[in-house]
Amino acid sequence: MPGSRAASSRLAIAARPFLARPDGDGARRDLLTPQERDRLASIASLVRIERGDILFRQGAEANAIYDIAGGVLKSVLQRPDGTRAILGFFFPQDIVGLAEDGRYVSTVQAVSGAVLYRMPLRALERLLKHDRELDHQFLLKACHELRGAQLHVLTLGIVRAEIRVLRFLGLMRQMQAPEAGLGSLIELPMSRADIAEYLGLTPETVSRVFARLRRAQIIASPNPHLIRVVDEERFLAIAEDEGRVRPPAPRVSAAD
Amino acid sequence: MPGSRAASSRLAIAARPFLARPDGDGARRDLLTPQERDRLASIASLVRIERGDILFRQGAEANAIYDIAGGVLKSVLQRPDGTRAILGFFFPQDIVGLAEDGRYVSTVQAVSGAVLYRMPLRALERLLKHDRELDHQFLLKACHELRGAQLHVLTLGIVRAEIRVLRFLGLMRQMQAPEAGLGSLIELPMSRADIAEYLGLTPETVSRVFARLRRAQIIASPNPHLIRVVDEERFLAIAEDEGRVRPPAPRVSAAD
DNA sequence: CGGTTGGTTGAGCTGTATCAAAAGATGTGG
DNA sequence: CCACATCTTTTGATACAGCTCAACCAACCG
Repeated sequence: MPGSRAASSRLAIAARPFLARPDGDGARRDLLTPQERDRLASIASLVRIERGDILFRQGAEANAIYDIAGGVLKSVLQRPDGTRAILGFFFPQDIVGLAEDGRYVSTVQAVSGAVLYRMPLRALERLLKHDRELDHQFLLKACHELRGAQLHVLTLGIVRAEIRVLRFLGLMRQMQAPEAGLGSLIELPMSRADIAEYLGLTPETVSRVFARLRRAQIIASPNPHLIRVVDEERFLAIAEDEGRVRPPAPRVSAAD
Repeated sequence: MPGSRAASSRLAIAARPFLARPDGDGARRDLLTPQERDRLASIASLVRIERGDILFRQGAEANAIYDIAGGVLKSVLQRPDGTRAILGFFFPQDIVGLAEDGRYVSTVQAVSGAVLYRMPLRALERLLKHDRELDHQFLLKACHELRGAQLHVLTLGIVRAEIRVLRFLGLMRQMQAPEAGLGSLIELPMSRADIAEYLGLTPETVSRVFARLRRAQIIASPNPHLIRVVDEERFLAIAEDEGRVRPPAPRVSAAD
């Protein structure tokens, strides 16, 4: 019976880096290679879900992981009091389905219609047993995801809403144009409420920040789901230089 | 030459769960077993550091991981603007030294004097190659750490300072009394500033919250580094029930 | 004992949540 | 293709919580 190393199967797949800085270190570097993806495809079946559909729920028994072929998903965590936080957004070629002890750690829900490859854990487990390199890729993914969560923490530690939003925009841009890292068009498939839940703000505040940035000529947006960065310089200046709660240096001139 | 699977060595060690809820799922479940720890000890050397000393810096070349024998450390991340965020605190038996691409992802600094076992990555790598189970333990650790970061995000998404602080206290309690999960005495080896940096608040606010909780007879504290939970009920009530930005249900009675 | 560090307390200001409502988008069925 | 219902986004007015600046206190240490 092939269950002696069951612990291995309980584990866990993580995904998408969620790197933060455009000047960034390596971006989507450790996504799967096409070859690796092909090997995975051999055990996969296609799944199609609609906007708003839940792929799986936090705490449910994890018996598959999913490779996103198209669409955008979000990872949601419930608080004891019923409020929620969004941990991240996932794009095509990301892999979702992180589990711990056989249960999914978060709920994953479709932001837009989506198509995914479903890979049963049993089969995946068998595959990984014979493919150590692939196995290792998944570990790297978990670490990268961890790094992403840490950057998320970094953003949430910032007080000012403008900065949080700008960092979010930077992140979304990075997700969409991994190679360049720049490119002034940013698509936001998710709602203002989603952005608010990701940033720990209210939808109103998010909306107001966008309005302010628009008035300040830093961004432009033909519609709420499309942002164009007009003033790259100020965009970065605010996002990177101004997050302080306390000024980094007291600005006290030494001499006198 | 033993370098062909180098990628494996670049990786990564994570640590301490940082579980959040006392009703908790599994607490420190996947810490290393004593046997595993012994196997690791065979390649380890002892290191002693003082309060405030930096074990390693974010971005530095990672050539060892550390198993904490005694003391408390903190993991610090620098923002582009010079402010910092604390990602977590580490206690005895935790392992620190998460790296990505051969570089430490965060700075780790001693909160108190500490003693650690230093395990060079080269040796560890060799060891893990022949000890798949141990290897797997490290992966589980990474996943658990990820989960911890997600819970941190959850806490930072809460607006009210009281709740953040109470959740922090709950976390610290959990770290100190993993079996029980309860026990009204909580030690806080770190400074108010550290707590503030972990929670995304200012030291003043943290201090004020403690004062308020003291006045409200929810906690008592003989000195700033020792907290006693007096009113467990309200402690939990505030920590768990009141995180909302918006009320979870509009409180509109259905009938009429 | 001054000096230093960490913690507490106070007064005022700013920014975000909240409550409320209007304006835009989106989708459906006629 | 339009009219209607619904949902999302935006805008406005107000209240309150946490940040800022500043002083003060306690403990620790040379």
